[in-house]
Amino acid sequence: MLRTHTRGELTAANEGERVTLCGFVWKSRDLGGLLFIDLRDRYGFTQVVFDPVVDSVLTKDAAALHGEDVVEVTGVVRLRPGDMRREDIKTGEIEVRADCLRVLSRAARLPFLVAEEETAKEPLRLKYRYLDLRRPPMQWNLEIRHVTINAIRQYLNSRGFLEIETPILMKSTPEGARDYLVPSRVHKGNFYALPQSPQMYKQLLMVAGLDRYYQIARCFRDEDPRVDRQPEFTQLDLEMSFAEEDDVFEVTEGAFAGVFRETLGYELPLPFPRMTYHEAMNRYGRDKPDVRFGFELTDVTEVCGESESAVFKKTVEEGGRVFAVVAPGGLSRKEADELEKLAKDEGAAGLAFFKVEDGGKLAGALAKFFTPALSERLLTVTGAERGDTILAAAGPFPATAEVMGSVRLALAEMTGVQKASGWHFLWVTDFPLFEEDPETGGPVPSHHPFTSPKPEDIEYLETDPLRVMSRAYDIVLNGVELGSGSVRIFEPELQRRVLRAVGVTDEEIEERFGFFLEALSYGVPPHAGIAPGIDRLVWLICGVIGIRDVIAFPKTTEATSPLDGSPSPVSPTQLRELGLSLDIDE
RNA sequence: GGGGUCGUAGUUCAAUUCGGCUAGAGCACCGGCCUGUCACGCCGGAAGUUGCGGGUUCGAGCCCCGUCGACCCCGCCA
Repeated sequence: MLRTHTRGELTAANEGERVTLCGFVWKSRDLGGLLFIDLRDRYGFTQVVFDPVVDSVLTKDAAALHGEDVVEVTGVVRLRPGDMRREDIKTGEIEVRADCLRVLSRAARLPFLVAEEETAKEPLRLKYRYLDLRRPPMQWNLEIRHVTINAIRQYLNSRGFLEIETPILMKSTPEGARDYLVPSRVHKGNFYALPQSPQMYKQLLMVAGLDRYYQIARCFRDEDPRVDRQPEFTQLDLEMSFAEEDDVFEVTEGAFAGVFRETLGYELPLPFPRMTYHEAMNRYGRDKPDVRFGFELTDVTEVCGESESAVFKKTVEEGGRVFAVVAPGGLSRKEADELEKLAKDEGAAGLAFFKVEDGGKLAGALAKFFTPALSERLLTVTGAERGDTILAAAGPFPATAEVMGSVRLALAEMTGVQKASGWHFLWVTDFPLFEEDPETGGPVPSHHPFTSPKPEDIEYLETDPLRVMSRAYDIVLNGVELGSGSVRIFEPELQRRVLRAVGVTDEEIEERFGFFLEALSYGVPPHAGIAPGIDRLVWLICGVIGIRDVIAFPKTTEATSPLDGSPSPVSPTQLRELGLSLDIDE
């Protein structure tokens, strides 16, 4: 090694030692005589002093250094003069008096300043990611990521799990998200898909008797990226044989506890609380509720149904529901307009406002349809008080609850509610097996088609699929869905029935899932698993704006990489080898 | 695919309500001064096809149209 020590390592205890340091020039302060240079590496900073009285040529050379030059400095560690010590820096007590300087590599003029608090804008940061990653906060994020994954591995290894890799090139099964496809050269016209998750493989590992599997698995979904979503991302994929919900919960909680212990030194309270999907929707209008603050929804269907309002009466007669949320202290005109627009954009017919006046009297466009007794009941149910405004929307469930869930979040945002600090994990359980496809009206899996129905609901698979409940569960942290899992189907016939229920024909079942169904016919340990997203977990732990900040080389929201210019065209030769020709509109 | 915001010096940002004289400042860069700084300080300098293309106008960084890119949101994300 060129260096004897790293930055951040030297303290007063090293006084008098002759050391060699290597690193980047962070900042320099040229006082005309004395010259100070802060050297940076992954581990920290160290101040180096050049003194012209000791060596004027050396000091002159050092004065010509620029930020991000890579240098090797040799010198003697010494204590700083008494009043020059710094307590706020780890190495603030010492400095290295340089007697030798070697420039290993000069930095050209930088596209942006690395040693600057304010960051460059994201296009530049992504194009020059290797410079962006020199910034200590970014290195910190990646270190947290490493510690997180390491903690997960340590815990699962200790619990008898095997880490097993599964293929990146696999069969395309067009359920769920859009697949990334890879053309086959050997079998022209055929394609591999990149895994959206290793779902079937991990179940096959259970069939194989591997019993406890996990993988830090890269997954690919060809959908538009978001601040919390990347086309390729990393999941902790795990699966357990002879396991049920509680077993998966216990292992997941243990792994997360290890992560928070190692990264933040925080002891998570276990077990995590649980809430059913129905409770989450009714109280928060979300299947991933942020329970750090109130503004909970209330169900005012009954009260509103008894009012003379045609809108409410009709909704209730048609089996719809009415949900309310209270804005404490009322709303400004602007805020009310904003919330109404939000509700309409989210698909509500409208948003009703009831201002609570003196004596519990209601004001607002629909207030006249409420008798004093009914008004009284509305106040009791919602808990609203004088000066508050009650907001309500009517319509089908769960869509209306979701609208009011959005209103709740917006309301919390605009009133600047203090979200309680801390880490509020939550298991959400008892999901419906299917959701209604808004386009076809038919059922689609709400988790994935390998999720086991609740045994008591299996009889309704064909007759009333939307009432079938599943053994799926989500892990939620501070309102962010970290991952989903389920107890799986392990009987081939039940698997066929679920696939048929979501409209897969028998031929398609054989073609796409035949190998899998056959596997289920050779003796299968009942199994269950989960797949929490690593990027999102690290994102929340780091407290950064977006998921891109915890990924070394992320894609843009247009799914490109400014760094290497991908995706990019390929040569006609490459296409010919694959038997492909392009047919691009415009 | 749709909506929104943004694009000005290497970089981060300015540039009067409805368009008006030579497009400014911090950091970085170059030159000079400075021996205890740590956001060092002081003096001076260089640095611009205002993303690109078109239009309106006596005159456009600013208004209009198109286009490219980035970010945020909707759709999408089993």
